Amino acid sequence: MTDRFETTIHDIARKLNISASTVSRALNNNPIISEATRQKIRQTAEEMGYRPNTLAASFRTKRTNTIGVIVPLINRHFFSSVISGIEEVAYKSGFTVTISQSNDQFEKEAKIAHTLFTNRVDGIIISIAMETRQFDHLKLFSAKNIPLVFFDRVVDEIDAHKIVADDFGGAYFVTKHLIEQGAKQIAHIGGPLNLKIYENRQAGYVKALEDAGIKLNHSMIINNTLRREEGTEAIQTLLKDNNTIDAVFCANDTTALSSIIYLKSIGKKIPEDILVMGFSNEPFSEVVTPSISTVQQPGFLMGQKAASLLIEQITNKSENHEFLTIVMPTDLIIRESSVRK
Amino acid sequence: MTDRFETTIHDIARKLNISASTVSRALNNNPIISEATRQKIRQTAEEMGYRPNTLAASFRTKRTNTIGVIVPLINRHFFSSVISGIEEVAYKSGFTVTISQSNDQFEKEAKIAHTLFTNRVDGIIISIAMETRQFDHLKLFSAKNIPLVFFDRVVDEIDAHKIVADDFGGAYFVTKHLIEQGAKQIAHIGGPLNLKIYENRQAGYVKALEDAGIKLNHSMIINNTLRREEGTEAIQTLLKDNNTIDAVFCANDTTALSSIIYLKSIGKKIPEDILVMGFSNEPFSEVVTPSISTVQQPGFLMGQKAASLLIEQITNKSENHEFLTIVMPTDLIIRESSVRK
DNA sequence: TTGTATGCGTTATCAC
DNA sequence: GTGATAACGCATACAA
Repeated sequence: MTDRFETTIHDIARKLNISASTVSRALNNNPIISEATRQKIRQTAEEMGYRPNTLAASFRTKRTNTIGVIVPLINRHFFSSVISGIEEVAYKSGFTVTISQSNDQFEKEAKIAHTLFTNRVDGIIISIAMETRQFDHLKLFSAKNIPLVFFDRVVDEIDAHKIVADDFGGAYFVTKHLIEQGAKQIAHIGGPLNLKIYENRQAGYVKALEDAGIKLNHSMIINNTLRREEGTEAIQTLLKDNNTIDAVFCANDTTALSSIIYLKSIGKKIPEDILVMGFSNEPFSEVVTPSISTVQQPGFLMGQKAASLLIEQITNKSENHEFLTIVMPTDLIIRESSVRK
Repeated sequence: MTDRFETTIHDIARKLNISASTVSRALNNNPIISEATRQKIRQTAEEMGYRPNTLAASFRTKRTNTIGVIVPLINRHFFSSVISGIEEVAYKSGFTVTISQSNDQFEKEAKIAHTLFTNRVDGIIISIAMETRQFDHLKLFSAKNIPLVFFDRVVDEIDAHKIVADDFGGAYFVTKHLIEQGAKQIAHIGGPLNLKIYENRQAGYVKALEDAGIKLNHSMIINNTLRREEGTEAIQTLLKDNNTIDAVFCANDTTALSSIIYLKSIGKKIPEDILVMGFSNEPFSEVVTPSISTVQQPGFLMGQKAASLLIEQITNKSENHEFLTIVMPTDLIIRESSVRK
């Protein structure tokens, strides 16, 4: 009910018999204003219950102090870690963060991008949807010089800062570990190869086999979108085609889990009969039986880095066109599912 | 580089030799404009690459078409389900959703609330932090007639629509189920009682015992903030004080899990020696061994309901001051951890 | 150090 | 059905 009456800088100015611009400057800590008047202004602003109209300010300055974040799913531990990292940095710099999820759908992603664009976010941070193979909705931003930072699932053909985990290295060491455990027939359940991260994970797997002198068998690789049921189907197919498989490297923990569940259901023992490893270290991986060996990505750090690079771009509209691709190290997490007893 | 030049309704008007107001009306589908001119305007707007300046519009109309959502953690399955429900409804109604997480900290929650307030969101949907016991930061919104909807962790002393799951009923049936499985000494690891949901879960437990003629033993109830380590500590204490316990009802799945892990570590078998049940149906509960019996809350539906109630309030600034508290039904999910073999 | 004047792009209120 | 005009609250270029 105490509605309708918002005090403005003009109200404050009138009350103090000074000009609105002085009030504006004081409230924005413009050093040109004397300490005395600044104090006075801040105090009466407080007394009058003044709250700045960010809408008016944004409209005037063309800056919203808002960062848009688009992720496939906020529900995944990795993505929510990244978001937390982004939030931390953004808050400290006075930016608001708008989070949206594409549900891995191209349509939704494109719609979100347009909305953020129309809402004039100052910049966006994105990990693209599995379905996304076409990037006009993102080129919008480059076209208007709105900074864009990719993380995790990056797009080659757009110039921008990119933060990725060392997918290649992680996958390489996973495979190497499996080989060291005595595995000879290592299968791979991989993601869609239009996404660089899955391409890299697969490449790491291939390279490790190569380095160990193990011949690559293409029938031991299956690519899908790594959902739970797809993991079950994939492991079934793999076993049918190659019943000598003694290890499986899955490109995420979800398919590692469904593989384990299926393998257990047909009487295979893990790790005794087949070693299994995943990727991403989802929370469940630690607590299932057997616990799942996996690769930890530094999500929080990646988020922090992405946000600070973005904010730097927003703040210094520097014509510094050197775009970085930062590869963050991953950690191998060895648990029960990959250690031969 | 194609920066700086944004076409405005004035540019369109000039090109068409009509007035800006006509353009504005046409673009907003004001029915008063003739179909012919509307067509013409829309087309040239398209051709000129016009994008509406929502900032200016929001500034003018004092409506941002933005809904703020504050949750403790986006990382929890329940909360991300609610968020998805909110998003779905909001998008359909043309609202943008800004999501923030309080990390269950009062300070962070208050800061977020102020930011949303200053950013003039049209309404907010919130589930409060565990630490929150004081509500000035939320009363701000009521004071300015900004609609507010609570879900899950609601606040009694603020009048608003509230969407909750049937915590009492869920807990009642959990306890009843444990009793039916033959349990006589049922312990409870509960949440902080300043939160209504945990009070209700505890009340459901108490009522079920009472209805079954089992005397309540206060030393079999421990309240904490339900983090993993706290679950471990709680079950330890419970066993020390009452070594005849044959079942534990935990107010969330996290503590159910840590209880199970601890119990297994000291050689207790579940469900043979002790039955365990949780609450919320986290994804891991289905896949751990033993799988955890729990209560499913309709998160997505709760989100949809919360959003539609909020949007209704925003749209009809109706002076209809009947605030609803909607209790959504929960489902008992029986798995291995609670079924005596 | 402070004040004056102006305009950001849109919508709302009149008038025609 | 359309047009002219004012106003939203703020930040800034310029003047003093």
